[in-house]
Amino acid sequence: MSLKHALLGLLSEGGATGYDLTKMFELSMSHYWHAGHSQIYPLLDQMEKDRLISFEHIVQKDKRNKKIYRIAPRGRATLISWLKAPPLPSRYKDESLLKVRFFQYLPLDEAIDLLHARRRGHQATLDEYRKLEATYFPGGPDTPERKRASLYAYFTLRRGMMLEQDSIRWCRWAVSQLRKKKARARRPAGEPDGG
Amino acid sequence: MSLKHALLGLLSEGGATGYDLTKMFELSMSHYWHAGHSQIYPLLDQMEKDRLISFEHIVQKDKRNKKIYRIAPRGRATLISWLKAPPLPSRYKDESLLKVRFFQYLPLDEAIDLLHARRRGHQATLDEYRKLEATYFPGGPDTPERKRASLYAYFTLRRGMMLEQDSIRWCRWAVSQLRKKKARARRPAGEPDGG
DNA sequence: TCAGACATGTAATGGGTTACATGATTAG
DNA sequence: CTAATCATGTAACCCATTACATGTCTGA
Repeated sequence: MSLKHALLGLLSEGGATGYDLTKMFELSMSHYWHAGHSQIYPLLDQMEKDRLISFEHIVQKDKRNKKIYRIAPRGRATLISWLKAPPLPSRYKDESLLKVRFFQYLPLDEAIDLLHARRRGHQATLDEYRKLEATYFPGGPDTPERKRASLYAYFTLRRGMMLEQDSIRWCRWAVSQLRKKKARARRPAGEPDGG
Repeated sequence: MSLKHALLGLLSEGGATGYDLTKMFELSMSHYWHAGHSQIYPLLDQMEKDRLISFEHIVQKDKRNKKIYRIAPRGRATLISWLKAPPLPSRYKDESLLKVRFFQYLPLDEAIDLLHARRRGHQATLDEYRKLEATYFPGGPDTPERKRASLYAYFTLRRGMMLEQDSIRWCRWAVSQLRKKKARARRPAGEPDGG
């Protein structure tokens, strides 16, 4: 149950509400983890009962009340032993690559269009990451900022950027392959490429 | 529910047993989809009731009986409309990258060791993929083989290979960053790099 | 004779998504 | 006045994992 460990890790960096934690997944962790608030609130509740974390109830008259969670000693120990544990077999799910596997059941032009759309999507995500980089890590990892914003958070952001760049490269390559196929289809059976 | 669509796609390519389908996920689709037999058998059963697929019961006296599933017209239509549908927001989960996010809670040398281990893991996976490529796609996509083994299956394999290569590159980069950090730690506060 | 591939199923549990439900403050 | 942000929760359902359960054939 890695969501538990993700929450422990985030709470190690400072107190946060369930709402804050939900935002963190959305804003900076979306390329390697996802969780919605309906999953987070009940789990925080349970983790508090298990004494992995504690909370402070902030009662406010003008605003809605909130709970600030903090990591407890047991939680720290749980986090460290998870970090050191051997990795589980990875079970990635990438629905959009799964679709590509079966593009043979679409007309060639439609397949090319979908790959272009993919490439644009990856480009947009990459642009988002570049904004995050410029905001939180100006000048790369070798700035005074690295003391506040974790070097490792920067590592995972860089991984996300590389992933998008690589996806873009792959889309271009795949499209070029399909164009060759299309050219072959226009010039049928045995006729050589060069004339 | 994309497992359903994955099964429809695989059955479009020819009849298969639940066992065959389970193997296909293991052998050639593990970097973008995963499913175990305990998920596949009940789903095939349900899909048959929904008339997306049909099956032929093969009764054997010497071996265990088996069911060969085939795609039905309704299944083909379902597959095509899924392929054309706009992609859902992707929800990747990468536990091992999640761990990296919190490596700040491990000693530096341990973090470096874990990144080395990761790199070796990716190298091993890449080697597996290269074997698959040599077996099923000798000479790349421009061989007569492409008529039998789908060009798109080759595309997804290439994506897997690029992914592993990129992961290896990232591991090396991350390790080099940590070595710099280590060097700085040995030579503390304000003292310049060169002398 | 023992491991591994072939072959199919179920049950219990755990994890995740969608929808329902509420309500204040702030900026446009 | 309206949308977005802050803020917390529950319920129903769906999807996925682990473990239980069985049995044959083939090759080392």
